[in-house]
Amino acid sequence: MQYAEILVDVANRRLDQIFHYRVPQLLTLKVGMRVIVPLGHRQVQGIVLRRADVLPEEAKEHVLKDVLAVVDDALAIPEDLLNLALWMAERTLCPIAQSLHTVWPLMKGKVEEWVVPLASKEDEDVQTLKFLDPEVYKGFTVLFRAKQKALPLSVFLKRSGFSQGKMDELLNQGWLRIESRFTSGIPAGARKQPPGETQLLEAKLITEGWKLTPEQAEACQGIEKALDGKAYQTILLHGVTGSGKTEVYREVITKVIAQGGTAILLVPEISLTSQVAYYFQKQFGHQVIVMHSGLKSGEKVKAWQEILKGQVKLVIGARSAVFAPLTNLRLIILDEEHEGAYKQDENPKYHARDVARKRMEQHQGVVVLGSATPSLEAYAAAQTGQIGFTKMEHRVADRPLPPVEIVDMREELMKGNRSMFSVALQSKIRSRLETQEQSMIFLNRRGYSTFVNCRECGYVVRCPDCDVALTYHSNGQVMRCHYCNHEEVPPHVCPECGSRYIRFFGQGTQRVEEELQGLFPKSRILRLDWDTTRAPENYNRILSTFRKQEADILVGTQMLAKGLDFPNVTLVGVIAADQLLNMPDFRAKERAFQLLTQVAGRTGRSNKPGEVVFQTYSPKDRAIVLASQHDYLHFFWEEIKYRKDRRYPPFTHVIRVILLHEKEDRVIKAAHSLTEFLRLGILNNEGGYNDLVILGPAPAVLARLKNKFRWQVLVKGKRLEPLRAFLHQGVQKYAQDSSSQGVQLNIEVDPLSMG
DNA sequence: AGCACGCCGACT
DNA sequence: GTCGGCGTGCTC
Repeated sequence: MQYAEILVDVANRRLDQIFHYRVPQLLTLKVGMRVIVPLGHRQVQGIVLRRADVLPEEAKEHVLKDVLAVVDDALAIPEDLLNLALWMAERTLCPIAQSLHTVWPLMKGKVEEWVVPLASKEDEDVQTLKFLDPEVYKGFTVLFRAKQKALPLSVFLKRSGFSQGKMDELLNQGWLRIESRFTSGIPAGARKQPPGETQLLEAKLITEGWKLTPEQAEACQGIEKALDGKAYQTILLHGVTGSGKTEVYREVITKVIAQGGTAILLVPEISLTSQVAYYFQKQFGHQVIVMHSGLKSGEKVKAWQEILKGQVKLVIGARSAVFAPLTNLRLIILDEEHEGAYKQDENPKYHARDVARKRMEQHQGVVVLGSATPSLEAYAAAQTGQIGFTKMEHRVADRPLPPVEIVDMREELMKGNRSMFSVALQSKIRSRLETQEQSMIFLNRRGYSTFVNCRECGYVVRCPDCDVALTYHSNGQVMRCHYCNHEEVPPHVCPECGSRYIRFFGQGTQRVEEELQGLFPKSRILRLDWDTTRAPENYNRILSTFRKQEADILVGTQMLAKGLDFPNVTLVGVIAADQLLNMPDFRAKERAFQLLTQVAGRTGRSNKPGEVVFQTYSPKDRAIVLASQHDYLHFFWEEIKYRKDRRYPPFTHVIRVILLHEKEDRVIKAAHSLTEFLRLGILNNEGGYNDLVILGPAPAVLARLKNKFRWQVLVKGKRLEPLRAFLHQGVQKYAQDSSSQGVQLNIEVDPLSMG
């Protein structure tokens, strides 16, 4: 008898284990194949992990069932990607099923009970039912109306209104039959559609740079040497804004492809893929494919199939493209490596950097991390020699980095200027309008005002489902929750004390736009933020309008900071540089420095020199001062010392578990139970986890979100692997306990922010 | 996760 | 009396 080890496709921690099944003679199973297996009282998808001739001891106590079928026409997961999925589940502490779906999106599908009629519409018996039992006849009509002349049981019950009793009656009388059917989640004919035309519009025009600068040439040599080494390596490419990192990428990718290899180029945002793709398609044509989560499922499947056919040599995309099933993969590049978007904020909460490293370890290839402002983790790793390092300190054509003026807004206030714009910034904008050059104004907060508040009693309007203040939006004149999108009309009188002194406080991009328009009535202003780019085509439309110089000023949130290149922009203004610093988070300074440096880097990118203004209430702050001097090195050493003194990452690792439920008592009980299991783990001390600290349980920073209460438990430790293994054990035990029933678990390894 | 079983209130 | 609400337990 043949046996198979199966991973079942059910996203639940209790089922995160190997299940054993017997393999009937008729079926030939291979590792990575999709199969249908019985599980409890239903049938589910599964993946063949291994075949075995002998059953392990622990499996013998079960009565084994048979594998029912192989999912036909489905491709088996390549073994390297199967291993990658297992590794990722372990690494991010998420259920294996979720990890599998992320690595192998072709796995969509489920087994369902379907109701099938046992007579046709024209049957006399059915026709007589019309009079004898109109209710049953109605059931038939519901089925006959359906496209496939049959319906999933749950849908049928809803549409017909039949109860379980009525259902049994019909089944017994032989009118209907129930059968299990497998529905593939992949649309039958994956639609044929080349990458959208709009994607090509917003392309960067390349007029220069075909000859490498000496720094670029040196960076290329370093990477190429690593590629020739045929062993895994990561290299950090630290190049100031405008130093031409893309050129380096192009050069090394060309080399990889020439040698018969393939590569992946990751960019932080979907919106940036089209710019970059255009640049590379000019050289590599159809060997390039764009991939990201914004593709419709049909397009995604098509892209996947194209890659599997072996025609594709280069995949360009956002985070999820790191899983592209290329063969002969030699190189993965992460552009703007420091960007938070590389970490997925739903399960599996992976960081593309880690996945890239794992894949290149599997294939003895090279990872390149490119940035002007590397993450502290990456730069520290380069300093200690764990990863390679190469740098580019000069912009192309020896253009200078733009001078930055720091304006103290307290002084502005003392001088009687109560507007959002300092005198200096106003006059610089005015002169740009006169010379027909362009400006970018940055404020990292969308909406009009950040909270609505009663001056009499201090009441602040909050979201009913989340623990946050609502933001007022001037378009539509509503208050909106930035976490769950709940909307409300602002009150005229205070709901608490009845006072009419309701005022709007704090500033967002809508307010910036409005006030600018007031100051410069003739100027043409565009806004780039989450609200104006809700429809995906708007992003490119706004940018191409700005590029064609049909607008003078572009106001926006951090979307402005990412990789944009407009030759005519000679002024960048940051409205409130401090606001970035005041986040309750040890990474706030790092993020502020990165964002300020990146925004400043958007100007002076052509032969016209650029200028930058940082407005702030804390002009002495080190992140602000050092960003104004474009001094990454000093910032790194100051910040790394602070992290070391306070024992923050990268010197320690943190795993955060958030527990969620609608009922507060259930969460509290579960959180305590989990903490108990973890403390027991330390007491038993089998893995030698003596440097671990458990903090909590305590209400999470956002104690309520989307109508769910949130409690958290933090575990800190010096080394990541033992910490992860410790949590895995603890969570596994907790998941078997009844207190965990129904309470959602949200686990994050090394979270980027504590909010 | 889903599905069954078992125990309670409230209705044709 | 039965229908259906949800706590509890189980899945090779």
